[in-house]
Amino acid sequence: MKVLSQTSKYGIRALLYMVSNPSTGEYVSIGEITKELNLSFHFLTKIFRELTNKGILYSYRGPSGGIALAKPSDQIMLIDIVLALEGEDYFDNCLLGFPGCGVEKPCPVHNFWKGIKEDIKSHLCNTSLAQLGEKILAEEVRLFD
Amino acid sequence: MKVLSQTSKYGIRALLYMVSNPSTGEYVSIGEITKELNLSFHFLTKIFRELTNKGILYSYRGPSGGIALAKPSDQIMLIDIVLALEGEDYFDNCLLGFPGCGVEKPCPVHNFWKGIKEDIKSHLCNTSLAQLGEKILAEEVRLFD
DNA sequence: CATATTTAAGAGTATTAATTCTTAATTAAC
DNA sequence: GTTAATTAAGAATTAATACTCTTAAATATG
Ligand code: SF4
Ligand code: SF4
Repeated sequence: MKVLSQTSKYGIRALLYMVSNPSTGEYVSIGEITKELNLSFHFLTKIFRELTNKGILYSYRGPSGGIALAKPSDQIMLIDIVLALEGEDYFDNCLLGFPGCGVEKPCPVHNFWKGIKEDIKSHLCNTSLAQLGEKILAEEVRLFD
Repeated sequence: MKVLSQTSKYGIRALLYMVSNPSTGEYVSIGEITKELNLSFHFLTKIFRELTNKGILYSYRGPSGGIALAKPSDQIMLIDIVLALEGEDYFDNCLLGFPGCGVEKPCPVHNFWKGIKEDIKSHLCNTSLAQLGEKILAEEVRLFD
């Protein structure tokens, strides 16, 4: 069951690393993150470029540069990251892939699927990076393997 | 959000066509189904071969041959089809793709994700082809576009 | 200014999923 | 037995995703 692409998974994990490691400087380098989380530097750079273009991150080039959250972590919701990386049409999908749906009668699994999607959406809308970062700092949950 | 592969989507739609079209003969030909649902004949043939190998369908070659449900439609649950086509490890996934999970502390989104997976699983376990077929026959829902 | 550090941009490659194609085997009917 | 209808098996192709690599641009520091 693939709900998130690798791109989103890596993006979220990297952001969670950032909020759970209150660093000294303003910017944290992508190299540090990929080293700590054992991700591909070039891949994460590409992912973060997208988040920078979408206004979720700031970036700064040069020594002691890196990336930083564009907003306080309690104002960045998981949904922002997912929609930025998966596309705004992320929830416009059909469980059974019926063509041209939503117009006439629903398909046999619509009610079920609609409910599940709403559950996922509302959770992503109501969960901030700050909330998850706190859980990591409190060591209730883990971020590494 | 890709929860089911095209394989599963086509497989389920084709089986729903079968249960909602009580045909005269014992076997229904794959060609008829793909013509009605506008699917690729060769692709559906491959999908049904898998379901035949897994014991969900019977097949019979030659004129007036085709495929048939191996069990009454009220005994075939959606979960049977999904696990047959997506693999038995379909639910062994992690929303954030953490490596080697489930051993120590959970990741920050585990509780949420676990709940969603259970909702999906229980619904797939409790929904039979017969139930959905009835809804189609009652014209409450649609099967075509 | 020279150098080192860091992100930006996008081309290139590899892997996986999806689809199509080819050939063979089975069976019914004439 | 010949033909037509049908599934079986799997190779071959295409498309999408995931990942890597190369080059350029920006910036700090000495
Ligand atoms: S009715 Fe709902 S679940 Fe079914 S195909 Fe349409 S949008 Fe998807
Ligand atoms: S804790 Fe749960 S959701 Fe998170 S990575 Fe592990 S299995 Fe997946």
